[in-house]
Amino acid sequence: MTNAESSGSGKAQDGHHTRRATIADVARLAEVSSATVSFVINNKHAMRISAATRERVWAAVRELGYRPNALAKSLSSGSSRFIGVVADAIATTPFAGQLIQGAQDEAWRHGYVLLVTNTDEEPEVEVQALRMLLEHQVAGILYSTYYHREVELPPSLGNASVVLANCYAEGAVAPCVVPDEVQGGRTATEVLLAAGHRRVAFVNSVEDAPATKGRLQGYRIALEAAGIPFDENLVLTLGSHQESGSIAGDKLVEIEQRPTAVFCYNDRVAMGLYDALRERGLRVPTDMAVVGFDNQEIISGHLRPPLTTVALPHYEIGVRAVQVLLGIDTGEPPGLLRHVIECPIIIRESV
Amino acid sequence: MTNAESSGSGKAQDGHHTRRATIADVARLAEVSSATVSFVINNKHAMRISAATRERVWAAVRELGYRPNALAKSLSSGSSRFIGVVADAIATTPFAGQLIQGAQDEAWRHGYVLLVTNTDEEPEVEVQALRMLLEHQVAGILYSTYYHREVELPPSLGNASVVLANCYAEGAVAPCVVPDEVQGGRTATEVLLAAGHRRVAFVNSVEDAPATKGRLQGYRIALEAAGIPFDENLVLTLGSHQESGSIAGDKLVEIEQRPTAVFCYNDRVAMGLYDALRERGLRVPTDMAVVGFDNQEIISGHLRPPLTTVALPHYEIGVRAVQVLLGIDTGEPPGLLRHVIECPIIIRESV
DNA sequence: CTGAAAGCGCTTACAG
DNA sequence: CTGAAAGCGCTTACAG
Repeated sequence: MTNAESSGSGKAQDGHHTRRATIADVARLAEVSSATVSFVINNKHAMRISAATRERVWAAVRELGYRPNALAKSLSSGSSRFIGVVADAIATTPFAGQLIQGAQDEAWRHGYVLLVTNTDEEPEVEVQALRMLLEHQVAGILYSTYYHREVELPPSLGNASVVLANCYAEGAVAPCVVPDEVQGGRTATEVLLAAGHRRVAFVNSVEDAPATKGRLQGYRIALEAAGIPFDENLVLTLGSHQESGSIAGDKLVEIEQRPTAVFCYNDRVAMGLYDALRERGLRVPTDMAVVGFDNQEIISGHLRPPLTTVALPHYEIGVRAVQVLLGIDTGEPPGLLRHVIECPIIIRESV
Repeated sequence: MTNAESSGSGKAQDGHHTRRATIADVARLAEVSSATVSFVINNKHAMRISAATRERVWAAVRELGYRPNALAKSLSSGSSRFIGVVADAIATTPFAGQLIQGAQDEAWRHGYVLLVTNTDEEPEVEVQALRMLLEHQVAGILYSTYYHREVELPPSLGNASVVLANCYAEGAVAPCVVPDEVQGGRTATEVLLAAGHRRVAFVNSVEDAPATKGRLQGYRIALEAAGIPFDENLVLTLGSHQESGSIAGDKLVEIEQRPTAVFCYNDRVAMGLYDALRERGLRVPTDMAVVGFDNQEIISGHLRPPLTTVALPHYEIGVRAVQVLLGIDTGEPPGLLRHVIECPIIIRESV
């Protein structure tokens, strides 16, 4: 601690340093032992405390404004109520936030709280984050990424129990929770097919990622199920940004027997595609139906017309990851290492 | 040696590493007292420990893979190393993530870690979050919002020391750290002025928020400094979404002596404005120069042409809020209640 | 230079 | 039904 810190907090706290009430204070006021207090506030049924005593304890708790010290509780019970989360990029998209929110909601249901760390994909920062998490006796760690990808588990994880959220590791040493890219791709394509389209293009990304492979696979499965032959000319493999969407628009329009619908790798590509189509006077969805992926609200909800898209289930991944970590029964086979979460379709007006 | 220690070591010597090494294990192996271990690993200069002893201790630490238990440390030292952050919306924008990242970076520099909670703007959830934070003995709380606004401090904060991040409270009971909306508005306007524009419109938002008032004030200050009379016809007061941007575009074009530049309340408005301009065949920046606000990367970085915009300093707000909380000397007057952070301009290609 | 001991605020067998 | 006491893993006066 630096001098600045101690003097700073000293300035804020000096003077009326009212000590917080402890369990001993409550016990004294209620005229019982601290053990009894512990039993009633923790609702231990095993110990049968008389209603009168119980009430005296609660009255004392209220009067003193007593709050249990969670740290002391962890120390003595030997079980901490912390779940550590390490995120690679908390500040670039709302995705990490969604995952964290899901994790928090589920953690709270079971009396756990989240210790959040952001590593910015820097190995040294990650090492520091892990050390800190471990020193705080976390019950387990959620190792998460902001886009679905493969990771290598850092050795400094030690033998902590960990679940991978939105990512996976080769050796499959730890359970992982990932989005169902295949189903997502299939659903996106099916929505287009259901609207009567037969020439459905897919603007894929060049990246080597589960998303590119999975969504393409889903696209093919949907076509096959509809009895439509796969036409490789209808699959464009470009980048994953707005710019690629524009390029895709340019190319799509040139294809003979122009497709009437496009499934875009993500919303940003769809955004660029909208631009290209508009420049040619083509309208969505009448001239070209479009489906996106990611449900980046700021894009998909506000394009004109609003974009029908497949959502990434970050919130649900956070929820499930905590369930897996805590060993909550979710009806799945126990010990399952790969948990796949459905990507729901968000219907708007582009189909 | 206490009973606990001997029974503990017995378990450890059984060969199953079920139990993590404690300071007592290190002491035993290094053949010193646990007090000595504590002194060397915490680098207490007051206690002059011989170099030889020091080395023996470190060797034992390495051999056992000892990690201090941060919870026990907090309990016995009486000072926790937690900073609680309560965020109202962690999952809708990347803003909360940016603030958290700044807070984390600064907190880590001083040995503190973040306990993050998301309240989703639900009062009951907030009460629960605060209770949990307090029970974990946080050193202080960062109360944050994802957009700059006034808040009411929840009573359940008790007498915890709190700093408001990206928000402020009426009574000014707690210090706050907020973006400099006035300077932001001024800077945005100055960029347009510097490019030679004299008819500069401002598309403001109807919301009753510090942003609407501050940016308008900054706009007026910039005009005045440039000797340009304020023309109320050039100020449009609309919504704050894409749709409003389109409407603004429609209106701007009708104004006689059409403005040649627009300062938009935010990037989403600018995005809608781009659409409206494009539909009329007008080009940015040749026919109309545009400046946004917020620097929502996904929009501003990818519009065509990329948008020059004013960034909200969420990261810096997080950093400063922690500094204020910990009483770190930042060169500002001590006890300052309102910390204003500059909003930097991000130059791209729309001016 | 270093150790013995008390204490932080809880929980939990163990008695009675 | 309830209390006395040991223990969780540290820190920190206090001695020597």
